[in-house]
Formats: sequence, C-alpha cells, structure tokens
Amino acid sequence: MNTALTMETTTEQVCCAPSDRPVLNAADAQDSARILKALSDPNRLRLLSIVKAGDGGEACVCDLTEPLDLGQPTVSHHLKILVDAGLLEREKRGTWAYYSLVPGALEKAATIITGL
Amino acid sequence: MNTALTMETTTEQVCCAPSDRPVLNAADAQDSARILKALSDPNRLRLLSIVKAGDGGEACVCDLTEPLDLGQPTVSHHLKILVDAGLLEREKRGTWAYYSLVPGALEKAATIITGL
DNA sequence: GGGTTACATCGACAATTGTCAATATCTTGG
DNA sequence: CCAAGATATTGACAATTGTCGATGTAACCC
Repeated sequence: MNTALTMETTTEQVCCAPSDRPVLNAADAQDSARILKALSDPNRLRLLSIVKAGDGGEACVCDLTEPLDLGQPTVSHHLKILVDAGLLEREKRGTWAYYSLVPGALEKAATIITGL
Repeated sequence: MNTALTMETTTEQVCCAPSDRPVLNAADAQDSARILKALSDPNRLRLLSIVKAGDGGEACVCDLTEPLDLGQPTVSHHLKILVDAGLLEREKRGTWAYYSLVPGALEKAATIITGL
C-alpha cells in the first residue's frame, strides 16, 4: 500500500533513537511472506517432507493423499500453493503428476529468515 | 533433534530403501508450522527486521508503530504472536517495553525448513 | 491525587484460509 | 469412441486471521 516511506525530519526523540540501518521494506516483506506463508501449514510441511524423502526425490498425488489423511482435492490445492510459491515443480508423466523439490528453493526460503 | 541414530553395522546399502524414511509426522509438523506461521506475515517480518537493526538489537513499541503504518494495538498483537512463537522476548523498563530477538531463534526456524 | 504517557487487552468486523463434495479435464486401455 | 482412472477446478462452508476502536492497566510527573 504505502510505498512512500519518506522519512520526515522529526525533532522529537522521546524514546529511543531509531538507527537507519537496512530494514525490510513493505514490498520485499510481502514477497518474503508469500513464500513463508506457503510453509506455514503443517500439511504442506509434511507434503514437502514426503516429496523430499520419496524415491528419486519425487512423489505423485496418489502417494501423498493417503499419509496425510486428506481428500484428493485438498492435496492438489496444497500442492498448487507450493508450486506457486516456487518450492515444488510439477511434471506430468502419463496419467500421473509427479512433484519434486525445486533445487535450492528451501535453502533460499531459509535465507529469508536468517537474513532478516 | 536428529533422530537418525540408527548406525547400521556395515550392512549393504540398498539404493531404494523402501518405506520408513524419516518423514515429518503430524505432531512435529504442527509444532513447526506454528513457528513458521508467526513468520508468514509481512508486517511481522518487518517487525523482526526493525528490532534486529535497532540500537542494541532491541526496539520499543513506539519505534515500531510508526514505520509500519499500523495502529498500536495491532503492533502489540503482532509482537505477542512473535513472543509466543519464541522469536522475540519482551523486557519492560519503566514505561517502555523493549523487544529483542531471542538468540538463535531465527536460525532454528530456518533449520525447520532446510531440515525437512 | 490527578493527569499523561506507553502499552496491553477486549470486542467486533471483513478478509483470508483449509477443507470437502461435486464436477470437469485429461490420459490410457479396450 | 467409450469407459475408467488420476488429477485439477469449482463452489460452498466453517475456522482462523489481521485490523481497528474502545477500554484497561501500569508507570511516570506535576
């Protein structure tokens, strides 16, 4: 919303002087939050874990529906969120859709946190 | 945290170890998701960034309300979520409440992601 | 004590989210 | 082409979330 973060020269320093160090701006924060929001659901974390541990680092939806005890549309929905966040990639082979981790995506997501 | 303590006695490694791989179970997933959920909001990310960049690694609410363009109750609400998640700690000095990062908390949160 | 300041809590509200049932789409096999 | 299977999409719903205004609380100052 407010992309204009103009620093007005206020002379009142009642509490503690804020230091002008590099601070996450609103736009970058929204970008980072979108990725972390995809990681903030327990079922999606389990999906990533199962995919990562899967044979060949991939898994199809039929392998993911059962261990999570969720309906198939719900699993597809979560997978879509993870793909949109750039964490998973989808490859369709025949009737099945295989999901695998995007290389380096999890490390990049972790860097968002440590690099705050 | 590392549950891989099964030091196998020089047995032959099969290339495709079948079923029981270390996959995140439901309880751990919920724990991890709670921490990551606290990090999944852009304003909370900015709060952490401002606190981290603040003088002495801390900041009081009066320094946090203005740059986020949020009301004071909303900032307090976000700060409570971050404290409950174990990411921030609160210290009251006089009238002011100073928030600072819990040492190692961000790194631990990042490990949740990379260690999936 | 009374007023002011800094922060927390409460109650309400709209927006978002996670889930499912139903349906659509797409691929393979007969 | 038709049937069956795997996955995606849609629509609906309850639950959660982010935000604000009003109020409560606690510490400081006159």
